[in-house]
Amino acid sequence: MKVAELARLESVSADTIRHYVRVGLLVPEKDGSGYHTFNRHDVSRLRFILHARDLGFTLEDIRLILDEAGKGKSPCPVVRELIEPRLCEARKRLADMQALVERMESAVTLWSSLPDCEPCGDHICHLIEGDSEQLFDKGGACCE
Amino acid sequence: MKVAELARLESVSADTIRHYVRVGLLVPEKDGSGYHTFNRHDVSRLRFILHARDLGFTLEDIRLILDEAGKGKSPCPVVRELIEPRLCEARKRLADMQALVERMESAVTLWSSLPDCEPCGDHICHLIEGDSEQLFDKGGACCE
DNA sequence: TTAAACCTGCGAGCTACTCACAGGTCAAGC
DNA sequence: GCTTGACCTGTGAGTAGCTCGCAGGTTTAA
Ligand SMILES: [Zn+2]
Ligand SMILES: [Zn+2]
Ligand SMILES: [Zn+2]
Ligand SMILES: [Zn+2]
Repeated sequence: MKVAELARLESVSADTIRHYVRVGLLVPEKDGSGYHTFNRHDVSRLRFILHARDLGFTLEDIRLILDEAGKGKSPCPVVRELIEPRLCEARKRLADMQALVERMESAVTLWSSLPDCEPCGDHICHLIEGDSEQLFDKGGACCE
Repeated sequence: MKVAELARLESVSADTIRHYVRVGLLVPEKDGSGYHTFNRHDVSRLRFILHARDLGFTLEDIRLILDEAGKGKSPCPVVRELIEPRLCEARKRLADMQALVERMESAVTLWSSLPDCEPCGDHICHLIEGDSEQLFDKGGACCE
């Protein structure tokens, strides 16, 4: 099986597979003309990688897990250890994204009631710089 | 004012400022010994960049906004245009993060009631590969 | 005056791909 | 046998937004 066929089979891009080969997560054989050929072990290895990726593990995490399993050991302890920090990071990023979306939404709401600002020497854009103070502070343009 | 002082003043890393200089968002002068020196226009420009960044604009967006303002035009129309796709992307990423955190949390919950798996030839880690089917499907290890 | 502390710009590296590209492979048609 | 064209290949470079390492310059206290 060559790259494109495997990509279709697992619904990922051929580039993604080539990337995994390049970083050593997949180690397919090479045929006579230098192309990578994947056997069924490579297929299940890829399936594992994708599954782990969808659980939030980094490719480096996945490499560690695969290494552990490759040594004949149970990778479960490593898996349980690794997911903790990933979960913390994911929660943090989620909170950050939530705050960002809220900031953006209230900006858009606020801006809809504000006119375009005229260029002045001191400011670049009152929408962005003024944020909310402009609406409640003086009720008008800041520098006129 | 040199990089480190400006960084302290605006509570960002010196590397961040150097990055903005490198990509041309900040254009400070150079003093005799080749160091960048920032005047008060550079300070307010940086303040603007940070504010826009915190509203979800990309550095490329910010460049466009600054260019527009630099031509003496009102950047507001560009700002209003640019925030729309950024808000969509942010909402999408928020939803993705939410789904990811939920997947991770239910995995951790599920795993807490599962034993470590013993290595077998067909699987790498039952925790990751089994996901939930393992718990409800057969109630035991899949390949024994 | 010299030693240490601090600061500088610049190159490279980070994640997880994605894209561009020159060239290889292969079946159909003449 | 030969050519055309579609399809596929690996490799190098590029993406965002920093962050780190480093060799060396500047400043200050002893
Ligand atoms: Zn404006
Ligand atoms: Zn103004
Ligand atoms: Zn396991
Ligand atoms: Zn098994």
